[in-house]
Amino acid sequence: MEYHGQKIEVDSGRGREGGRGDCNENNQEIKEEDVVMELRRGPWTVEEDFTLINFIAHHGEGRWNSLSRCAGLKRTGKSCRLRWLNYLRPDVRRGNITLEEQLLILELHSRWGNRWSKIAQHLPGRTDNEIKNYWRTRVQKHAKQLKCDVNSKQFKDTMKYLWMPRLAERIQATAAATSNPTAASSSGPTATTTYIQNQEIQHPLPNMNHHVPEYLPIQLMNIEKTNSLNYSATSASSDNYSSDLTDGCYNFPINQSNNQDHSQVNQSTNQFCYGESTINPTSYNFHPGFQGFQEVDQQNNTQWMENPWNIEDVCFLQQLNNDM
DNA sequence: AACTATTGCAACCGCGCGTCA
DNA sequence: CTGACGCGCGGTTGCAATAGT
Repeated sequence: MEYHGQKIEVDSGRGREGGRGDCNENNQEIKEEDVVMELRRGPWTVEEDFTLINFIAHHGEGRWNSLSRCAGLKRTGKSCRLRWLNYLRPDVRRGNITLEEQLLILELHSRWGNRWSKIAQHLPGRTDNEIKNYWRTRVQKHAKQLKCDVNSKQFKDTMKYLWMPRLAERIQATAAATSNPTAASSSGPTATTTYIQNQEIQHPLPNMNHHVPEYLPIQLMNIEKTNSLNYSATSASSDNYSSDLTDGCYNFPINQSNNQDHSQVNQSTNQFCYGESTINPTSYNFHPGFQGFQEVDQQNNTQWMENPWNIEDVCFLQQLNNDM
């Protein structure tokens, strides 16, 4: 039997060939055999995993149906492909979605919607399935909690103007705390208490010195100006958010109507890339003097990751609803 | 401790597209 | 050109683990 032009041995002795590619038997026989073969379904066993890994290690990926048969796996090609791509592939990343990844997922989803595989291309080691699950279990859950349609403008605005800046802030703060641990305890009052444990109710208004929708109340915006935390505003008009992805600085937020695909996967560096720039929290253009959130400890950090929504979100949504 | 509800994720399903004979 | 096949994608389901009562 041949696979990818290589002679291989199939210990099952049932390696089938036919149809396209490496198979030689006629299609009718394949269908009959599929019925007789009793294809396995459900969870994969360790033996099956080992067989698949071993086979791909020796022969590489290829036509999955052929691969499945040649490897002696009683699985559909689809099942093998899914198992390999989502679980067995050596570069698959396990574990929690990081803050950076969360931010990237939100950003890319706001741009592309449920194009999970496309989004996954920008998160090295993450699979479309994992991202999809993250979105459905975390983001949609919170939308449901807020009694808000995940596709509604209110929810999207909340993500863009509240959650994503928060994530960027958290990433910045974490980076700052890592590079200068003593600063966290010595700094004065923070610009906002958004992420300081148990302080949300005292400061229920979101930070929005960055782009703000025109329909937000003036009162809210005036209060916002008292905050020292700044995001770069690239335009006075909230209708024309620029999306210049080629200047090395990703301006936030992206105009929803801009559906052009500026993304690229930097295969050589394996970095998150967007246009010609690598996405990182600093591309949200924080004010250099930003000192907020330095009081956040690791414990609170974790809590926020688990439940990024708080009373602010409700206030924010209500504000949007009232104004629309 | 026992039961129920909820959550998270692996796996499956169906559809659409590309390729090939 | 056309039909069969393989593949990839997004949506959905099933179930084990965990939380809540």
